[in-house]
Amino acid sequence: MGTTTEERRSWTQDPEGVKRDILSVAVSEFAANGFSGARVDTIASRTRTSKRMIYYYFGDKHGLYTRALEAAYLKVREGEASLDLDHLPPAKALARLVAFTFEHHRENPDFIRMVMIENIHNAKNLAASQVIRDLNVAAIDKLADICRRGEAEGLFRPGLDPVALHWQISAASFFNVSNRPSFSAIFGPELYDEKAQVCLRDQTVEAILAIVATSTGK
Amino acid sequence: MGTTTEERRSWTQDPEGVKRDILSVAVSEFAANGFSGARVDTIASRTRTSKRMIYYYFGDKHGLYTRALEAAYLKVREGEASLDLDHLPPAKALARLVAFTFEHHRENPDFIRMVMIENIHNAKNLAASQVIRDLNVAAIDKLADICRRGEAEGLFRPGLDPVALHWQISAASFFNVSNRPSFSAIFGPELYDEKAQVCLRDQTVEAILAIVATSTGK
DNA sequence: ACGGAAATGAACCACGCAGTACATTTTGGC
DNA sequence: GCCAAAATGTACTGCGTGGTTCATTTCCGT
Repeated sequence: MGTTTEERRSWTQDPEGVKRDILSVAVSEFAANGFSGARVDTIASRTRTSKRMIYYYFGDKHGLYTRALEAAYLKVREGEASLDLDHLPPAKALARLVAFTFEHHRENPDFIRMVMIENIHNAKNLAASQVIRDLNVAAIDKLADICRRGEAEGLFRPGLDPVALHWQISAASFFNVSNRPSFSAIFGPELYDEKAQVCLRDQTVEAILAIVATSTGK
Repeated sequence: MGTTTEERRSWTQDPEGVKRDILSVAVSEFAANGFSGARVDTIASRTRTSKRMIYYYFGDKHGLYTRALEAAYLKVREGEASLDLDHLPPAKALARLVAFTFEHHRENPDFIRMVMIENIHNAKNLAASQVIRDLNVAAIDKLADICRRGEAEGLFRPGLDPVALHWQISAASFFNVSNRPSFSAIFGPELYDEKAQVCLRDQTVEAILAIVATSTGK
C-alpha cells in the first residue's frame, strides 16, 4: 500500500568505516574547540552518518572524546616509527631525533591541541588510557638507546636522564606549536616564517647537543 | 504593613571590591575549566555577590573572560617588574632572568593556564587586548637590553634576536608548567620533585647561555 | 533631606545541547 | 528464504546554563 509514492530508504552497512569517519571528525572538532566547546551535533553533521551512530558506537560524548584522544596519539606515534637512528653515531642520531621531533610536531597541530586540552583537564583521560601510556613509554626508548651509546663511547656526559632530555626536546617542539597563536599575536608572525622556523629548530638542536656534552646540573 | 515580621535586607555598597572579588574568582574558574567549561553560576556562587552583579559589571560571559585574562596578565607582569638586572654583567643577568622566569612561571599556574586556553582559542581575545600587547612588548625590553650589552662587550654572538631568545626561555619555562599533568601521567611525577626541578632549571639556564655564546644557526 | 542615579537582590526565562525512544532496514547463519 | 541480531534513520525530550526582568536599597550632590 502506497509503497510507490512513499520514499524507500536503503543503505549499505559499514560499521568500521562509520567509526573511522566519526573518529576523524571528532579529533578535529575536539582539537579545535576542547571538550566542552565541541558540539556533538556539529560533529555529527560533519560525518556522513548521524548523531544516533555516535551514541551507538561510543556511548556518550566523553567516550567519544577518549577514543578520539587515543586515535590522535596512535596516528602521531605511527609517524614516528619510521625513524631509524640505530645506524647513526650518537650525536648525529640525537641531532636527527630532535630535528625530526620539531618538524613532526609542526605537522600534527591537532595532536598538539589534544594534548593541550588534556593538560587543561589535568591529563585525567590520558592517565586513564593504558594504550597511550604504552605508546609514550615506547617513544622514549629511542632516546634512551642514544644516551646509552653516547655515554658508552664517552661522547655524552654520564648520568644523563633520558626523561629529562625528552622534556627538553618536547619543550621546544611542543611550545613552538602550542603557543604559536599567542606568540604571533604579541610579537608578530615573523618567528613562524619558514626561515625563522629552521633557525629555531637548528638552535634547539644545538642547545640539546650542548646539554648532553657539557656537565651541567648536579 | 508587616514590616516587623518580614526580613529587612541591608548592605553597604562596594563597587570596586565587588569587581575585584568577581575577577579573582573568574580567573581561577576560567583557568581551571576553560571558557566553555567554566560556569557563570559557579563563579557567582564563589563570590560574595550574585550572578546579577557579574552581568551588571561585565556585560556577558565573554566580557568577564576578557577582563579575567587581562587581570591575570597584569598580576604576573607586576611580579616581574621587581627584577632588576641592570647592575649585573650580561651573562649573569641573562642567567638570572632565565632562572627567574622559570620559577615565576611555576608560581603562577593560573596565568599559564589562561594562556593555554587562549592558545586553544587561537589567541583571539589576547590579540584584541591592547593592554596585554603593551605588557608583553615591555617584558621583552629587559632581554633586548641584555643582548645589546652582551654584544657590545663581545661576549654574545652578534645578530641575536631577542624575540627568538625569549621564545627559547619561554618554551622551557612555560612547558614545564603547562604540560606537567601529561608528563607526570606518562613518566611519573619524579621530574617535578623539587630537586629535579632545580636540575631542569639549571640545565635550561646553561642551554640558553650556550645559545648566546656559540654561533649557531644562520 | 530629598531626588535621581548607582548598586544590589531574587526570581525567572528561553533555548542550546547531550542524550533517548521507537521504528526500520540490513546482514549473516541455518 | 527466514529470523534474530546488528546497524541505521527520525523524531523527540529534559535540563543545564547564559542571560533578563522587576523591584528594592544605598549613596551622593545640592
